[in-house]
Amino acid sequence: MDKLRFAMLGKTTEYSIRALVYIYLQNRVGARPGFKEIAKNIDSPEEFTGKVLQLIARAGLVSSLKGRGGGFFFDDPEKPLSLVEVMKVTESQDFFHKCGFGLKSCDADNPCPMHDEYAVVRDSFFDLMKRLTIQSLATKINQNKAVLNRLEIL
Amino acid sequence: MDKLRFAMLGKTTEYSIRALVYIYLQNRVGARPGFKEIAKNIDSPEEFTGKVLQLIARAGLVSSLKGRGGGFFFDDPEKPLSLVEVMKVTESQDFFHKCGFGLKSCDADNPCPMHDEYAVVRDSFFDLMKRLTIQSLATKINQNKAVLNRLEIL
DNA sequence: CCCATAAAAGATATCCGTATCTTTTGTTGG
DNA sequence: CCAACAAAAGATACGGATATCTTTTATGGG
Repeated sequence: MDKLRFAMLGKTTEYSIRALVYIYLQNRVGARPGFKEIAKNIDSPEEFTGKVLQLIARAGLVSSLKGRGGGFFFDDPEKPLSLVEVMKVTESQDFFHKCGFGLKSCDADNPCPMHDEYAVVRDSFFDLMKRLTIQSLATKINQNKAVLNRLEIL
Repeated sequence: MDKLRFAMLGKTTEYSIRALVYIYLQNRVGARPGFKEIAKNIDSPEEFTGKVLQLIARAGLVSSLKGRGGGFFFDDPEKPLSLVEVMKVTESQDFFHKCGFGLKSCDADNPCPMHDEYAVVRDSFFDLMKRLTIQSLATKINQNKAVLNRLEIL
C-alpha cells in the first residue's frame, strides 16, 4: 500500500488549458497549430494531447479542421473562455460541490466537521477558475509576465 | 476518451481522517475499535480500510495492538494531530507546492500565468489543513455541531 | 482530380488508486 | 499455556486516468 498523489487538477485539465492558451496565442499571429506542434510547445505527450484536443473540440471549446493547412483554432477568439468551462468538460461535474471530508451528503444543515471552513476554500478556488480565462492567461504571457513552458516560446 | 474526476483529496486521505476521528472519539469513552468496526462507522470499504489503517499506523499517526482486546488507539490523545500531518502520509509530498498550470518549475521568479492567484487559494487550503486537527473535528461532533456519517453515532 | 496533409477514431497498453481475499503474526483472556 | 481474537502482510483484482499506435476520414493545394 503506497501513498502518493497529484495536484488539484488532472492532467487532462492541465493539458487542455495549456493547449488552449497556445492555440489562442498562435491564432493571434495568424497560425493554426496541429496537435504535434501543440504538444511540443506545451510539453505534453503527443498522442495523448491529440486525444485531449479531440475531447475539448467535440465539446465545442475549440474548432478544428482536417487536411492541408488544418489545425486547431477559435471561431470567436474574443469570446471569453473561463477555466471553469474547461473543467466542466475535463473534470467531474460536481468537482466544486464535493464534501472535503468525503460524505455523500454534506451541507450547512447537516455539515461534516470541516464543512464551513472547507467550503470557503473550495468556493474561492471556484471563483478563481471562473475569473481566469484562456484570454487572460494568454495576455500575461504576451506581456512577458508569465511563461507557458519553462522556455520562452513565440 | 472520457472525462471524469474526483475531489481535492484522495479516498485514502478521506478514510484516514474519518477513521482517526472515530478512533479518537471511541478512545475517549474507553474503547479501542478494530478496523471492521471503524469501517462500519465511517462508511468505508472494510478491507481497504484495514490497509489504510496499516499505512497510517506504520507512519506513527496512531497505534495498534493485535489479539484479544486489540484495536487502534492514540498513545497521547491530546497531542494535536493536524490534517496536514495526515496528508503527509497519504498524499504526494509536494501537494501544496505543485503548479496549478502543470509546470515542473513555477515560482514567483518564473511564474505560470495563474501562479499568483492560484498560490493564494492553495495556500489558504494549506493553512486550513494545518489549522484543523483530529481533535478539533472530533470536538465538533461531540458538540453535535457536525456528523461523522450521515447518521449519528455514539 | 488526386495526393499530401492533418485531425478523428479505434484498438491496445500501462500505471496507479482503490478494493478484496487469504495467510501469517502477535496478543491476551481464561 | 492455548484458544480465540485481531491486526499485519502478501497476493490478486479491477477500473479509471494516462499514454501509444494504427487506421480512417476529411480538406485543400497543386
